[in-house]
Amino acid sequence: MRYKTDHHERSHKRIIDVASHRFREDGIAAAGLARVMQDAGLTKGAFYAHFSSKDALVQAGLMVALDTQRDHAAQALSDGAAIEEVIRAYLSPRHRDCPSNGCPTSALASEIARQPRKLRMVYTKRLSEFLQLLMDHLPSDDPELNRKRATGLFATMIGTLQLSRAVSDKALSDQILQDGIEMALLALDRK
Amino acid sequence: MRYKTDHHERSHKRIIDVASHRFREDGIAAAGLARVMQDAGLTKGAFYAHFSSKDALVQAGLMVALDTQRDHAAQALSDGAAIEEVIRAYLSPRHRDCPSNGCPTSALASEIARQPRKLRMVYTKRLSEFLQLLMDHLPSDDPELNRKRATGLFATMIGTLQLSRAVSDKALSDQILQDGIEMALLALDRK
DNA sequence: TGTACATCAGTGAACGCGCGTTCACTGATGTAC
DNA sequence: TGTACATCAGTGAACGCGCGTTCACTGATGTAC
Repeated sequence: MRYKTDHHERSHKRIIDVASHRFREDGIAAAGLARVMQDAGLTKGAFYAHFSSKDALVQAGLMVALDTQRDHAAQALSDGAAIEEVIRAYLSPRHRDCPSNGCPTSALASEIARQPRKLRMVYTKRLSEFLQLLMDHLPSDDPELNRKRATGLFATMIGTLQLSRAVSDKALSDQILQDGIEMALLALDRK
Repeated sequence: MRYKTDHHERSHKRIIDVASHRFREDGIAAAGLARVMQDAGLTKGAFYAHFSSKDALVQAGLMVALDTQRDHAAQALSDGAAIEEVIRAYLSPRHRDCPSNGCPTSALASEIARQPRKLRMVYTKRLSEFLQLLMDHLPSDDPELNRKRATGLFATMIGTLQLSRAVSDKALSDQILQDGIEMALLALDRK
């Protein structure tokens, strides 16, 4: 059946959107194309009319997730939120409990390290831009210090979120988030 | 063929050892039993004479890896090494470049979060013990502060190592490790 | 001491399944006359 | 305006493959007599 002119493009975006959530939910290796296509309202046979391989979808899905996360943070910060608020939202039970809508680095960092070089290059670019965004909102007057602190801060944030997701004890998980917030706030010290 | 009395036990341990490295190298989902058994010098048919399922091997392999890592850190600290040395060794290019011999939390954190509850309970216990070890070597006189700092410190360490492994640019990766060390050292401030 | 047997760790073929991928086909719509 | 045709997004069956898992069998060794 021939559809409206933008039908292909809309399907394409829907597949990427579904995939970006599925990868964060199940992990890249454990996520199957059949499930992604089904959730996008299509059959798996249609996949290769949209992407040349699973790797291509992984790259597209990860990019969208990264851009969404960056836009979200940028929006909050440009709305006048202090970076402390961004940290607290990142290290919240809400974010911990919904990886599929959350930060792709937290959900997939160790798997990204095992992906093909091309994807890691794309990831590296996005990460650098995000760290730039973070450092522009750190309080020190020393740009070099802010750069270091932004990197350390983000590392603390993803490490904390992952630990809080890995443990089975809810009280400990909540405690980890709290401790991570305090650790993260150390990066905001003017020196 | 009937072997020496401890042959079964030795094979068992060899399978676990191989698996603990393979999981860290490839990820849990992506690691296959056939490869593990082959690396252990056996055929895949022998697997179920040793374990009831892949899940059981995952648990055994992860436990061994966690214990090894803890023993390694404990040994260094009891040999009089400052915790700063442990941090620097953890956030070294050497550790970054060899995940299969390194910290299982760094290699597998996001995947552990997706494992069955039983495994996560085992993991939680080991993690708590490791954090206890860390906090006992922090410099503050306030135990509660040390507990918080130990958690934040470890989160920073695993987050930093994962970021350094994910990026494709070596210079950036080295920089991330350096920045992570500085961030981690903030946790050693007496207050 | 020598022989027959019991043991059991390990073998290797086979199971069903879901994976990523391919491809001949369908059929609703836009276009040409 | 009505009809024939071209387009092409999507369908669904099929491919080979490796997965986790099962099981009848092998054969070297320890034990019993």
